[in-house]
Amino acid sequence: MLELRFIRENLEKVAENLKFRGISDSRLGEFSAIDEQRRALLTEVEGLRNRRKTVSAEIAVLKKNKEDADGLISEMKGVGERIKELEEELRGAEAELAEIVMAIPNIPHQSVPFGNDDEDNEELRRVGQIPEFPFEAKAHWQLGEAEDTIDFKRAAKLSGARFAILKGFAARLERALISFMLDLHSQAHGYNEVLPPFLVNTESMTATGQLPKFAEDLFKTGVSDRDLWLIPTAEVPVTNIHRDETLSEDELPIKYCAYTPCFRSEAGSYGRDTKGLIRQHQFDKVELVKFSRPEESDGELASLLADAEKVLQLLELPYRVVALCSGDLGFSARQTFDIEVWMPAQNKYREISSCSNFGDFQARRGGIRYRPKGAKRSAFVHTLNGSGLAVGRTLAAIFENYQQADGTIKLPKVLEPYFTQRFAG
RNA sequence: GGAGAGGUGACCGAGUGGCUGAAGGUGCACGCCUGGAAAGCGUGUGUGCGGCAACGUACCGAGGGUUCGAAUCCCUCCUUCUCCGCCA
Repeated sequence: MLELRFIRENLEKVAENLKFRGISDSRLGEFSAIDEQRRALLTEVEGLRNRRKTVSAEIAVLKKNKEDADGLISEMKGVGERIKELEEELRGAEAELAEIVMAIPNIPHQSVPFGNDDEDNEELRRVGQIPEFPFEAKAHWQLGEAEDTIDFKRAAKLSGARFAILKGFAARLERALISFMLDLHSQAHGYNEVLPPFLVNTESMTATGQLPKFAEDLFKTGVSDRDLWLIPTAEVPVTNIHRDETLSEDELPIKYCAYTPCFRSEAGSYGRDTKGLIRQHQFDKVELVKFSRPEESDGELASLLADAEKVLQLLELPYRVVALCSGDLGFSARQTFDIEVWMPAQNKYREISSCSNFGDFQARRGGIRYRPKGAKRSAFVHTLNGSGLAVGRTLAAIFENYQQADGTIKLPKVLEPYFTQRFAG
């Protein structure tokens, strides 16, 4: 959410921002009129409230002195009713304004390149050697189905399309990857490991920006009288840990890593990535979340990106890093770098991590503040997060990049400790 | 699920209809004191909205209601704790 005053004073800039992002359906044009109406109502209500307060004090004095106050009381009765009417109007104007403002995306960082969609993203670097196979590389779903380690057919029986059952080696690999990523980030990169709830309320979803605009991407829990949503990413519960809190400057930056399953409806992606693990309704992800001082958030984004890249470097998977262009940038983000891993069967790079700086956009929505040393008022922190990494896609990448001629999968060296035999059998 | 007790500022805690944006304490900031520190003393210390400002106004878990006037009374919901039951 942008600050009301900022929008009021920078209407042109906000409009340019919408254009820059390729958004055409905004109601920004209505902002000024409603904002003015709201302020006029507010002035009137506050004037009346002031009068009521003053007169009420007078009534108190009269009553104390056992003097007659009936005239004032009946006058104030009318004032009270008028206040109630105006408050109703005010609430209406505020709700309408909130609807407009909540639908305005964040202002991108100056360095974000202009573009329409992911075609226009800017490649920053390629890391690692693309493997060459003396045989035709198979897709991970072919490899999984051949060895019966990934079962899409039975998963469809249980839950429908876009679900998978991992079995044997694949299930174990998924679990190993989760442990490996959490160990790396918590032990080597200084993140505090947390395990949050997988269901959150509307307020939490609103703070991080999924609601009110993107409800169709989420799963609402079946029990309709409960205000709970399945999390689409650990970003939501973990960022909300500090919602409505004033943090002390000393504890910044705060760094959390978390494993959670993620649930996405994938509405509007019919026909895309229908095969394999790339686009599932439920997938595992290890997420990195930071709360930082505003002046340090650019640097924190760079180090967060490096922390995520480290996972691929250790797994020896080839990848590239791209800077998202204006048209591809997420609603709440002011800057995003995607990491894309090489998928041999598709002969292209596929997104495996998205690392973003949200500036104070989420912090303002969620009331996440800190008290700068020597400053009079508290200020909003900057929030950041990134996948470190999407586990299902990592597993798919390992399947494809580490496949052998016989259809089996070689284990990345760094994961060997996680496959140590502990029990006979 | 049943019975009871609570939710007040960064934190603890007083406050049961008006003089309470809120006593007192802790913490924090600044100043005095000190060779330096601690202790002590003094001053200050919430957020949002409107306003150039002075200032005004709202907020005592959330939302409604009663009243000239609500942190204080009533209703609904959320939540925490204790006991019982149930469960992993």
